Amino acid sequence: MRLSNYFLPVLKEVPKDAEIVSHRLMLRAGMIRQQAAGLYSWLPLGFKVMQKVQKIVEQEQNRAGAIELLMPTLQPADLWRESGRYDAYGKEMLRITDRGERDLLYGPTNEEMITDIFRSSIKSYKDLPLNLYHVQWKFRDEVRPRFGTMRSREFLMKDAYSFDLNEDEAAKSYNKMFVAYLRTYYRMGLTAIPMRADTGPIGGELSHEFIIIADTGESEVYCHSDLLNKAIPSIDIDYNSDLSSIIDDWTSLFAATDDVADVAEFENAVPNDKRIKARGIEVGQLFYFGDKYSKPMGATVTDSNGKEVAVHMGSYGIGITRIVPAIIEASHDENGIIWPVSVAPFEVIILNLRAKDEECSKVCENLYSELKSANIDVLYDDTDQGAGAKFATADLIGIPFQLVIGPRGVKSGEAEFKNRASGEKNNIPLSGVVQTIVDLVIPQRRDKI
RNA sequence: CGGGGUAUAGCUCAGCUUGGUAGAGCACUGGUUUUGGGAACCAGGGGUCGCAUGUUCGAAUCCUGCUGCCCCGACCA
Repeated sequence: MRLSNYFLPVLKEVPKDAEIVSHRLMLRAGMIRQQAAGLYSWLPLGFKVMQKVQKIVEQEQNRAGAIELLMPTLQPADLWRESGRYDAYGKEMLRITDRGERDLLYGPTNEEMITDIFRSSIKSYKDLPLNLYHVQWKFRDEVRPRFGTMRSREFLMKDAYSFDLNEDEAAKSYNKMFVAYLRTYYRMGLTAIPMRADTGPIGGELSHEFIIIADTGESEVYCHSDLLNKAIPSIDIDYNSDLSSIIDDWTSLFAATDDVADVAEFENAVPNDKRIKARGIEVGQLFYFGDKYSKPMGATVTDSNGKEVAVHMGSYGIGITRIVPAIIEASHDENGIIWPVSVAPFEVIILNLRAKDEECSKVCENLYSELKSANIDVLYDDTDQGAGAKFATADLIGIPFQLVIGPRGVKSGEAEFKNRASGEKNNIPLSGVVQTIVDLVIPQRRDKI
């Protein structure tokens, strides 16, 4: 993409409403624009990141055996009356009446609807297990939306729903999602720790929240520091094998959010030098809730004995639009965002310091087309801004690798290469640029590990 | 939902106390000179001062009501 043909409205000044760093940087980098309290447009740069995040989530869900579908944003109230949640959910749920005076709602979550889909088609235990998911916009009319897209009213969420014959089988489904989540966050460059959590209005018996440690987190968490460095299951993990040893390994160390954490137990279980008490951002949550929805809504199958039983369900959410600011909270410096390659809006940026100079432009054009041919996602700053402005913008929008082309380098046949994360700069011969980039970028995509 | 704040150009803000032709910086347009860490100069364009009502010869400024947005708290699969 040529910057001169792109839409990247960066801001030099900090918008006054933005309190936390990710919100400020998303506004300044031209990723989002607020339309009303808790409602945001995603501008091209932000949208591109969001789509990369979504794609990783989908790949890992598919790998774990979940099947993607798409449910509507609007739902009939009657479904929610069946589960009893139409009245229970409160004012957070946006209720709508259509022209026929029918009661609708903008879905805050989809347990009822997926249960309806399930019960209309699945009648036999032979069709289990089943895990269906979608990525769809949700609306929760938060009393106080804040922190940009971290807590917005409208947000994009991946929600998966598992159906099993009994509790043991349901635990296997739960474990698959547990492993898939570990891999999902890892691929995005995030260190997310699974913690015991409260089940809240979704209800149920078993739940884990995946938490990123960050000062701006909204909840207090307690955990064992060894969890920060644990190995992540690799791409060739067999989801049909017994995953319980992996889950046991992760859950044997203390990790809990403050609404369920027993501080005395924490201090008893974790040695002093391993204790982490910190703020955390919730980037996903797993629930097992048994027959909470299947029973009232009649989602049953016939088991091998010919007996009709309510299925055991779980649900598994990842807030796509929350992950984007969460990554920024975890990865930035005073100059701007530092994107992990796997979710970066572009992998490389070429800075043409003299767009009006024929030699400079020729070198840049060549690199640009070679990098595109090598399947590298490249942004070419071909604008005629000053060098300082270009450096500042490149740092702000956080492209992992910068190639600086100016008269100096053109004369000596070199490009200046800068690693955004480390700040390290070195000159490399123009002939070796593409290979250097390819060798760096491909592994950091984390799509083969 | 309780408490506090705020609303003037695309952004950050001044002007309001004490009513009298709507301002600055950045951004934008044209031009000249520049060019390796947010260039300089010259000339321009851009505003129902959140909305409504009242007071007044005259309201961005004073009164009243409403709305939006932000912060703190409670809430938050």
